[in-house]
Amino acid sequence: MTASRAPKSAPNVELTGPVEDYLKAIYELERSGEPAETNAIARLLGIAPASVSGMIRRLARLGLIRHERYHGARLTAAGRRAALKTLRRHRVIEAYLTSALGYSWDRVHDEAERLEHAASDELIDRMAEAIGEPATDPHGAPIPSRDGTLEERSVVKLSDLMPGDVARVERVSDDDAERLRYLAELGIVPGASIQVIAREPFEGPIALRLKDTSRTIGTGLASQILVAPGARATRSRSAR
Amino acid sequence: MTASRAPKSAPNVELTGPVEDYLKAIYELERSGEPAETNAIARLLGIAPASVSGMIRRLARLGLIRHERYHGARLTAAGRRAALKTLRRHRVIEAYLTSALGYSWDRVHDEAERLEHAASDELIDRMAEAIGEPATDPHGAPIPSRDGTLEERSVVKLSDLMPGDVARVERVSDDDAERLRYLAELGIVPGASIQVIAREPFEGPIALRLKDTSRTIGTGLASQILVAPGARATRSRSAR
DNA sequence: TCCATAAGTTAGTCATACCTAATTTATGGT
DNA sequence: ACCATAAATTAGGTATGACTAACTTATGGA
Repeated sequence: MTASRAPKSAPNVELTGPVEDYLKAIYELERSGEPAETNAIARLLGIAPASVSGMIRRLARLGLIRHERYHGARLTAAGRRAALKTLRRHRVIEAYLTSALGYSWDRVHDEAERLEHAASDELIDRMAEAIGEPATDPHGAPIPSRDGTLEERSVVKLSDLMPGDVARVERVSDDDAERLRYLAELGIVPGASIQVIAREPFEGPIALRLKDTSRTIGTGLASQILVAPGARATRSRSAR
Repeated sequence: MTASRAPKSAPNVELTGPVEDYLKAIYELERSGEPAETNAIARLLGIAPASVSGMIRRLARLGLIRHERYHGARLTAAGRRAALKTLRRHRVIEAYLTSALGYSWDRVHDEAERLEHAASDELIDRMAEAIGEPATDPHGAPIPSRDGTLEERSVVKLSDLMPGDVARVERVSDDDAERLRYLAELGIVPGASIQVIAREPFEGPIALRLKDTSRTIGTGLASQILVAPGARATRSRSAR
């Protein structure tokens, strides 16, 4: 089912950097199940909503997304393939920079953001091989395979856990260097075990037990931390 | 003498990829001593001369070149600085790809051509450090230092040598993969010793003695090979 | 049911960087 | 001194991808 029809969904046309960025953003937003909304894409990419409208038309014309006016965008198979390819580049580069060149995890995102549009498939594969084909990037995000498949592990937001719940940190957002430095200081890194001690209502602070210490963080920060639930876990959505 | 006057010669403004490519091309062409001509730049970059005229106006406005209409372009100090920075990126990347990731010397140019516009200074410095701060790239081209200085070694074209001359291969052109594969096959790589056995008039073939073998190459190819003259060397320009 | 507000789109503009076609300038040979 | 030719430039056009301002559509609360 590859390159069967010529007219639609270009199989190997070079995409521009901005197009790859849009596809990544739409992929990210679509993970919730809902189509990616114009304003959400604009916010994520830091551009004006009007600019997104224009690009959405272009992406639809290229067969990379489906789009119903006023009702958001969804990736097509071709669009998803391109998004996963870019995600793989991004995450392999992040992993390589930390493993092979001594970067700290808070400095790799910006570098990868630029290199992901310039690196060839061969370079990415060589990088991945050189560091032992890691399954995730330094922030715990899974790396799509060479052939474009990705199994997203089932995770919940730390902010959705209830007091008593135990969990393992799976993944943290990678796009804010300062946040990453703070999390590292707290010991909230992929693989760390945590337990929710208490949480205050109305988006209040969440008290956590870490390996040796106890810390309290805000709900906003906790929603950027994805965990694999352990004992007495709950996936209740009513925790607001 | 850094960032003294604000109005001219922007010290740290981000340059676009194409601008960096033009500066590299002008730097290369200016090595002959003559200003870089519009048509020569166009040929080197594979674009139309009319496009070069437009860009030359922009580069002059940016304070990166001086330009007298109909009389070619010369880099300013700021332009030369930017060109050397890009050259450093290009050559460090080429060296890193061969030393650290197993690339062959004929495959690094295209990759570097794209990465050089995306890599940060920090990345370049880390790459250089990781492979022991090499003085040249895999094709023998000198790598500008961190602070933007470059000593070009004194070299002559292999095509300028006369029969009997002995020389050491210093550097070969890096931009044609097929040529590089052929040169590797011949054993014409930086560091190799060669002696000119004979040469035919009117741009005729040049007979060479290499380590164990003898080979004959054309003048066109020989002009892409720079050598450090040894015994009985001549720098006669009349060798045409 | 209506309508205020939020979300999305259109219209019009700009900068970059390329193109082809037409024109202008420079230069060397007679 | 002239002029044919090569080199360079200008004129006008295209695509990408961003912007602001103005307008349209969708939606939920009274």
